[in-house]
Amino acid sequence: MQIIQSGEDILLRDVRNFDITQTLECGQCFHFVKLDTREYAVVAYQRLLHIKQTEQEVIFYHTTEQEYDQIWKSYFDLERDYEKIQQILLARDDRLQDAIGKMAGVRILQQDFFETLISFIISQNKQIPHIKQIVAAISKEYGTYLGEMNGQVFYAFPTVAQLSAVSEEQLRACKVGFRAPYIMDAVAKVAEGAISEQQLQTQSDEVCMQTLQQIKGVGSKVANCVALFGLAKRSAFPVDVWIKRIMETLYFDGNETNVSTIERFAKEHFGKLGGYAQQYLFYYGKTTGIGVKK
DNA sequence: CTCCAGGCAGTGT
DNA sequence: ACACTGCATGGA
Repeated sequence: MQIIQSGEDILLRDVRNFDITQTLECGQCFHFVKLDTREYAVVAYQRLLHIKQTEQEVIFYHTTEQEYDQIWKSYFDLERDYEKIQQILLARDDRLQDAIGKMAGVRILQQDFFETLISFIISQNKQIPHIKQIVAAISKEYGTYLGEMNGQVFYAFPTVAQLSAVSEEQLRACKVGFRAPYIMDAVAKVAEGAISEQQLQTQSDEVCMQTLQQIKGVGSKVANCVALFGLAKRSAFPVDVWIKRIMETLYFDGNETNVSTIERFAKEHFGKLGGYAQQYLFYYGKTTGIGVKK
């Protein structure tokens, strides 16, 4: 991969296994707006990014090399060898052939821990467009103004300090519904240090899951999403309704299988690469509607 | 109109 | 251990 400074922009050439549309639209993040084909406004780490992918290159508009190095390189996980990850997974399991073949451009984002925690608490029992609306509303009300792009105004997701000052009623005004007390509990635990990213990073996968689930509104699925997307624990394997259907179809002969059984199977079968397998399967299954009853 | 969504907590066996 | 239910809100 080549990194080129071109005027005020950063250009990447010869980037393999990266597709901006697949990476953003696969359901792992909620804070972005599509501007055009393969062109997006992305909000992360208190910054607003204008990014576009063409045949030959990825363009980070108005971005310094320092900002690329410090923020976006790791956010988009561009340093990692996904060729190798895909090869290992395929050698282990040819049932992943279609999913990896079609979704080879998905990269697992390294998102901010706190934003990921709150976002996936919101995600329960909601569709992705709704989650995006709520994240945008909370950011607009309580986050820092970042600027405008194509006539749209963008705000950062609020920091722990900013959300700490928000009441349950104010959250409800952002349409979070019954999740309001869950968010209050999560913010309180992070603010007072009962839950900290550092602590979670040092814990084993099992203990990390248990710690996260001390938060009201955080169960196995949300904890796995936070671990995978917000703590870079790539062994995490979130099992939601989609993955449940897909796994039952591909690995359990179409039989009804409970979530904990699927979790155990994934841990044993995919090991450290569970998170990658999960994303390929999730996005592929959702796109093709695999196992969905009509 | 009814049904359901990247689930979870609470309650009942 | 497991099954069942209510939950805010908005879109199909």
